[in-house]
Amino acid sequence: MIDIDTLLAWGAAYKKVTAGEVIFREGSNCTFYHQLVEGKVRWININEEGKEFVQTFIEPGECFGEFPLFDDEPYAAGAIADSDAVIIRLHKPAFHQILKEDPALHFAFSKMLTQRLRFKFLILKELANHNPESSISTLLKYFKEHQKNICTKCNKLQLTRQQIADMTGLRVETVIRTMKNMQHKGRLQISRGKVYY
Amino acid sequence: MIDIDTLLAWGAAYKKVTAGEVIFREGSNCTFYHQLVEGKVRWININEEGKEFVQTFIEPGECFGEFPLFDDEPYAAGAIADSDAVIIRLHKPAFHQILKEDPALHFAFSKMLTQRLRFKFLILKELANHNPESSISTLLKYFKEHQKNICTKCNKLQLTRQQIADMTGLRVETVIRTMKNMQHKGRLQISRGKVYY
DNA sequence: CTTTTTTTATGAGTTAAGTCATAAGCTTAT
DNA sequence: ATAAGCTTATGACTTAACTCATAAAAAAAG
Repeated sequence: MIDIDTLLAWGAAYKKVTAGEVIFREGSNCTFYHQLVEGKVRWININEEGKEFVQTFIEPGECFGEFPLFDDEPYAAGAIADSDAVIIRLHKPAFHQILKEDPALHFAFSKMLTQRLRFKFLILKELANHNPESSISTLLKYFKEHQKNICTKCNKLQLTRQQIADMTGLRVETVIRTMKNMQHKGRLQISRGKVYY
Repeated sequence: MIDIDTLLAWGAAYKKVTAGEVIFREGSNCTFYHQLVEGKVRWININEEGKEFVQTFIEPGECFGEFPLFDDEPYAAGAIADSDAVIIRLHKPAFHQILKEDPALHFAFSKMLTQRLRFKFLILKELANHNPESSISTLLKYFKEHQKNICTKCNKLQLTRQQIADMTGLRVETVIRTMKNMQHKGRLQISRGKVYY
């Protein structure tokens, strides 16, 4: 999101995390702007039974945990390293200063926020609709678009059935069965378990 | 959200709409910043079977349909006057200019966006959890907080069971039954159909 | 103060997703 | 190359929300 050189110039520091490591917890307070440099992060809520709901998978270049930077409330979801990863962190006041001094960057930031809201609107509408097929295909469509920004040569989906389940509140079995069914109807091209597009 | 005098100074105009009137449609393009002055607006998606999913009810002072102002994509949801209402509209370029000239206002706008995202995170987590009681109580809790900003003397919930159903993707009957059950467990105070808090 | 409309209420039956158990197919590591 | 672990696959059973139907209660309109 923000240029790494700019972040470094403002005193940001790199931090290495290993797969499974908690970066911050839901409900805790925030002092940093976080941006992913390398690896993968999942931004999650955990329910009473310990089941994870994945709000988003974060890819390199994206920021995460940004709500408290604006409204001073605790984190709405926790962040966990989904793989070994490198993040870059900047202190909150410096982040505010950057936005203040660069209106174009602030606008880009607002644009990113609205795009995240857009995705939430989309997925929420689908979940409320209680139709696994349409939830899954909306998610796949989004990831197809999203993946283009990260890996231009990717032609197959980088999500497992379990990850799809974790982002839609469905069970793995339901996702597997629904996707099988979509394949039979010719709505998905699956080869050796992987979705191609 | 934005001061009405400021909006008028920048050439905004009032528009009256009657209950049920479409203000803008999901998927259409956007040329205005919209802010509600009086009445109530619902921001909705309609599924294949014609069932409405209410993303949010908009109260006076709030803006709506703001995503396309930043990313130039079509509206993610449509807006319908839930009652007779007065809205104020400002042309897109003027809106951009206001933000550019007033960094503090832009910051307040970003804060509003993150708060909306926060609510989406919250409700999405609940919907994915498939637990009507917790979906409903999360929604009620949110509205309790939210209502304080609009009507300080309100002591009862301004939402019908149908409206709760429309925001959670549940059926009216399920909402009624679940709320009855919550009352029996002493988790809700209901008197003559209305929820008090 | 009626009449009409909306909202809340409740029962009975259906259905689709969840649950649990088990196994086969791919990857990755030693 | 073999074992271990993750991912996909499939069947049988259960359950909780949906559906439909009907009615009482409350609010709004005339």
